Amino acid sequence: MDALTIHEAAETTGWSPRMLRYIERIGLVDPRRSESGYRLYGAAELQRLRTLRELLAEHDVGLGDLGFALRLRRDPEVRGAVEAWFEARPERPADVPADDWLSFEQQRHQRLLAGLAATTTNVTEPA
Amino acid sequence: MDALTIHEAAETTGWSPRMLRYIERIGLVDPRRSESGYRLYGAAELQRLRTLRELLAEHDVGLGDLGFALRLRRDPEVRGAVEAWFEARPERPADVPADDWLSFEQQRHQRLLAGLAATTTNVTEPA
DNA sequence: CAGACCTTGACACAACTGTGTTAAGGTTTG
DNA sequence: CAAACCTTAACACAGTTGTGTCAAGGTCTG
Repeated sequence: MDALTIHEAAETTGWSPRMLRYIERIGLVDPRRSESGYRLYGAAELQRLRTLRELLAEHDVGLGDLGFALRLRRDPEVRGAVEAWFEARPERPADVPADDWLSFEQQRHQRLLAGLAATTTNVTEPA
Repeated sequence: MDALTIHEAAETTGWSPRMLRYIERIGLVDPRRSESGYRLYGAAELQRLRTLRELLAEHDVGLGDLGFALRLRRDPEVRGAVEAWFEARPERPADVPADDWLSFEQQRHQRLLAGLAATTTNVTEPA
């Protein structure tokens, strides 16, 4: 046997067996299995489990956070969507002078009712 | 006034005023303020608020998740640590034959007690 | 100058997270 | 073959998240 069982791994890493299973469900560390289904933790997994502890402790991140980070790097769809959302900078269409945006109160009210449909329009950032 | 107040912004984006403040605290969308401290939502913010809704709905991510993603791209320290953790691939030291790792039960027990200190050691992945 | 907005702060509450414990059953081994 | 492991599933429970609502007080506008 060149690997540790879940209780042994728990002992060396400081996690509880329960948490090792939880961490596995999140997808952060999943050990290989023996023929009969026992989890087998090799040195690589033990290492990751220990550094995982440090990571969480030092930078106040949660397992869920890491789980999401994992999703970000595995699922290009989600990654792309998130990336795109963050990247979205105000594009100036230039066909409309910035100062004109919502210059009339009445127009403003109308637009409110209309749900401000023209989402591509934009404004200057007056400090 | 070239921007919407919080209630107006709420109406056009579908978020509640309460949630707009919450989203702001998370750091995802923070509108500029008027002299007297009123939140002022410009078109850029409204846009982000709407796409934020889509993002959450379509890909089952939470505000907290996005908050963490934000932290990842703002705080290079955290980003580095997380990146490093994910990147950590099993390095084979090669000065020790893979099959030798924990070959003796007694050694194994000793190593358990010692906390398996040699974290850089590694193992082959026997499928 | 009163009514309708805005501000922050706090109480509340369901749903989810992180974690332990226990139950029912399979595996490994002295 | 019984003790000591392992497995999954479930109940439990405190803490966090997401969300509403209310309170005390400032601001804007007809």
